[in-house]
Amino acid sequence: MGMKNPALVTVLHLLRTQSHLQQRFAAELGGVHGLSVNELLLLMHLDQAPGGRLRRVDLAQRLDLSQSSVTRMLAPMEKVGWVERAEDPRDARVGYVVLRKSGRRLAREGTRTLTAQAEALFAERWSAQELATLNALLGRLSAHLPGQLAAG
Amino acid sequence: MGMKNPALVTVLHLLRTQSHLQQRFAAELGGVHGLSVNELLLLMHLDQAPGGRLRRVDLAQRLDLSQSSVTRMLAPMEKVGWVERAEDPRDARVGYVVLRKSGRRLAREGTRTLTAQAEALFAERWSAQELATLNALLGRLSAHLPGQLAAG
DNA sequence: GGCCAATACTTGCAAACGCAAGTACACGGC
DNA sequence: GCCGTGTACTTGCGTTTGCAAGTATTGGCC
Repeated sequence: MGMKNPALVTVLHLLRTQSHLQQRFAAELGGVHGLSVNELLLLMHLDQAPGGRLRRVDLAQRLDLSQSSVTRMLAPMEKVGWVERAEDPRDARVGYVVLRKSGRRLAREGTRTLTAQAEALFAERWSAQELATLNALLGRLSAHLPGQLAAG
Repeated sequence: MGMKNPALVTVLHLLRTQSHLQQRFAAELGGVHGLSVNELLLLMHLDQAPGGRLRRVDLAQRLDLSQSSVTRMLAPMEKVGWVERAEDPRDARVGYVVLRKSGRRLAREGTRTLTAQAEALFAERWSAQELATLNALLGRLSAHLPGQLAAG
């Protein structure tokens, strides 16, 4: 077992942790609300946006997805009425996505179950202090990245 | 802007950070070696395994992938000779994956470029102390998960 | 020794995604 | 006021992935 670079090891931990968490959260969210993780994140971003509305490009950037993925994710969500389209009177290119009542409700409920999952993750063997430290360091790591969810 | 749960915020940072890093590393590794991140991780696991050999199930567990994904990832890698199959004399069900010389070389080279990327990530505004702390906390978070790469 | 549950792997199928090309529109320079 | 460049979005196509079903094999139990 060779000595490994600390930066490398950290990155490996990050990659592993994420793929595991992604699976756990997806299973729970799917089971309870029929939502994928990305769908919930999309709703959460809309919920936080002023007027519950956002352009598709901005959603893509915040979700770290391509524009085409956003387009395709939205189609079924419009169909079931979580979300609706709106035009921009000044620029006919843009299509706003606006959150409807049922979508807003889903966003809140989904956030609650995601929060519960997150808390369960840290419930054992983690002090509030340690969690805060991890939070701060991760926040720093992603600080210069575009489109994060408001933190407070 | 409601007060947000610290555990939730931490998890959101984790998800975002990962999806961003995944893309960066994928671009670099693909460009330099023609490897995907998962392919490199697979080679790295083999490189660390005694005899450079591992069962497919164990690879799947370590990579946090399904068995079918591992099966399909390996096909082209066998074709180009990074890896070869071996049978277990005691159990005809298992198919070992064994690393060949070119695969071992690729694993080492890929690890070097991934290490460089990882170091670049932390090069600015990160002290060795902070990196060590982040590393320890992430390590704890994934500690009870199966199949991590040996830490050195 | 025959049967049944569990294990290792493969394959068919569908979902989620990115890239590149296509369409529609905006905006600035001339 | 037209034209070229850039932006917002959509669509076609290929890749990666998981799930579920299928095959082969092992091992325990009677």
